[in-house]
Amino acid sequence: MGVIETKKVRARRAVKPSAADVRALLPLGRILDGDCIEAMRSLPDNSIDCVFADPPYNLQLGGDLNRPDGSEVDAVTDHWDQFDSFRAYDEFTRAWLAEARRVLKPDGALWVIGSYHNIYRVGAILQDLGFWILNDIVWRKTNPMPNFKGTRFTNAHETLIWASQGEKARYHFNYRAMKTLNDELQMRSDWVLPICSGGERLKENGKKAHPTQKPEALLYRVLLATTEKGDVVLDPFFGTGTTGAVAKRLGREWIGCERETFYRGVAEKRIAKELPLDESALTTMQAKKSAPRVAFGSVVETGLIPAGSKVFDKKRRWTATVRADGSLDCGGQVGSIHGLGKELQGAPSCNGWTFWHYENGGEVKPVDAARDLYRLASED
Amino acid sequence: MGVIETKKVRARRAVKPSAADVRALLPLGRILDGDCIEAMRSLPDNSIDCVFADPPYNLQLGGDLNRPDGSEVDAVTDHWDQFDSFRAYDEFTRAWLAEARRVLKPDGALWVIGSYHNIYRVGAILQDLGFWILNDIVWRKTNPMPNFKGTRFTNAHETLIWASQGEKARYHFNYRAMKTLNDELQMRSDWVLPICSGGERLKENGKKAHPTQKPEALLYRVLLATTEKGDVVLDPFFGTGTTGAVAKRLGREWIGCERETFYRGVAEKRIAKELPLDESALTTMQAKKSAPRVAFGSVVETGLIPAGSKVFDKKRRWTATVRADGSLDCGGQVGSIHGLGKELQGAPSCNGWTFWHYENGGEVKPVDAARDLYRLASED
DNA sequence: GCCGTAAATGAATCCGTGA
DNA sequence: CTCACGGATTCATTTACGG
Repeated sequence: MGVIETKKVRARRAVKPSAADVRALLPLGRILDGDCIEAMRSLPDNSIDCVFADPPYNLQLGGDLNRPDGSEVDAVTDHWDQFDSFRAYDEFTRAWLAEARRVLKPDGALWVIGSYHNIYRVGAILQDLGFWILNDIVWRKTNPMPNFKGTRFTNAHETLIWASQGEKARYHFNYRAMKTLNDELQMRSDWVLPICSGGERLKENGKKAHPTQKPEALLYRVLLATTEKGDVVLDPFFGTGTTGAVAKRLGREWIGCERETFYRGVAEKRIAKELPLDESALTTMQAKKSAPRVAFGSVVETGLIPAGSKVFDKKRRWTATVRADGSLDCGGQVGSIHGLGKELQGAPSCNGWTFWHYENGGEVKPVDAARDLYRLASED
Repeated sequence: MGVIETKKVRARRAVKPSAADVRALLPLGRILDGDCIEAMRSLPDNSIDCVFADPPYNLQLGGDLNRPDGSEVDAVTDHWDQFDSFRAYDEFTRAWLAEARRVLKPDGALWVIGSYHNIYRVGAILQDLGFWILNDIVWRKTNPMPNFKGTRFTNAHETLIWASQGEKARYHFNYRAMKTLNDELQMRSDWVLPICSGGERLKENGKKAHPTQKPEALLYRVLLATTEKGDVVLDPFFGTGTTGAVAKRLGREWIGCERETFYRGVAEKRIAKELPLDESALTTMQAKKSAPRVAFGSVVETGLIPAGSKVFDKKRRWTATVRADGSLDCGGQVGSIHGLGKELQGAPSCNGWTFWHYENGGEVKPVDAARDLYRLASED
């Protein structure tokens, strides 16, 4: 930054409050009344970590369709025109997605769930707005409703789109937690989960409280995968509050928008009963990269792999001498554990921690094992 | 229809040739050279029963990608997949979909396959053009490429859209054949199939002939579900001709468009080798049967025991022909592997999996062995 | 030829941080 | 903004090869 402050720079500084200031303005743990586009307008820019949205699917639910200017769309008649209806739905979609984009932090994430009736429109529009699709996820229902007439395939899935603010955005993904959740295999883009039923299904006077209540397992996976403890999750179509309930359980903050008084009441009661998981239950498997960084030099320094000892690759094609500063020497070729491994193999890159091995008590181990020991020893 | 003929009515009649006349104009069993939009322009209106399209996905790849072992991923960087912008891709999509709509019969069907990179744009545009989505189908890959950097979910599926010409169109769906193929359960919108590899994958000079060859089992299910014997199937992005090969095998007529001379050559060679299944194998279940559940259809579909092959009991008292939907035909007597075995023996029940045998490399095995192979191949 | 191990490969929008 | 560099990261399946 230069010494001279232009008006522009001052202005930018003036309107950009700190993250803590912005957070203090947020109505955490509250369900905002009214149309979600209006409600989101009351939230500050760049303040939300994750938006999860379950917008209306059905083009014939005209009551859900409002133009950005607030006027109602008259789409539902027996001879409603399909193209007018799509246009109205697109306008509505563009409006709420634009607001979601504004309130999302630059590294925040958007999730939308839909079916073939609406998801292609939603997906195209969010791409047009600049969102960058990271994955689409298929929720494969174990117990879908059959196609009673036998005229089509059983519609046994719904689609979720996961998107960042843009191609370069540094979105959040708890890779390790997902892999652990999936029995030590990478979590795939198809999720097999039952529909919401039984005790989980909210009822009022014996009737289901909401026609499209989502299973908590679905939100659980979404929030565990792409948010951190303490993150703020916004659900513009809150309904009976599945997003809020799971967010609270997982130690995330939440904000909802819902214009139906009945649903707000059901959701508030529901979330009040929810208890957050305790700290230890919330702890997930951490990626190595988020563990404290350890230089190979430290491992040498502490004598776990002393200077002067030999390291070698698994097949013993190369052997190198450890030098006092943590660099390696292989017949005159010198470099870091990573750089030298890369050079010797002629590879595009090399993780020296797993490439090089050392002998300890007659046992051959990757030098990564020594790093683990170092981390254990320096943990307080 | 009124009695008075307006000019308009006469004109319409004059340019509307009979179905047989139109069909006579079609280049059946030929691959049209050049751009698919141009090529489709040479086809008459309302002449095609089914369009299957595997358009470019418009992948927007960054630099090189290396596996953890250092090897390089062979990416799809072909010129035909490059577009300058979403706008350019949309224009292209609108153009070919409009031509497809024109050549399709009023009750014809459209299938398009894609990934999250392009499918939302394709889906929205085809809705804008008036197509009516009947289902979206998820092809869940048993063996997708992993996400090597651990940055996202493993992209383990692709999406197919099945659409009719409009809401009121009387499209074709072989419900019973699908149900038979799926263990006497309604066929769902998620299909579990392996990617195309091994002997099915076409190679030239030891290298894969086409970067995105689709598995035949996928086309098999598409064509069996939504076309009849003798129907005309058009594939505007013919590539190495999977659609043509499966169409020929299933007794459907086909037309392809392909602008790459190399792909056309590979496809022609491939389809020439293909043999149509015989009449009995092609006859699918028409009548509802009260047979026990059978998963035999999957074994047939994947080619472990291909339609048209013979199965027999251990003592070779009876021999039956396997039909496309997984039912058996023994001299006109037809049924599931269990039901027919029971009938022939006059037994109170029969486990078809152990009763029927097939020959594989000179070895006789119970068909249960093929089911084991299928399970291995499809995980679950 | 058979068996066990190693190498190859598939529509992929595939790193993060600090200077 | 770029550049440098530390270092994190893979599943199912087929084919090739060595003994």
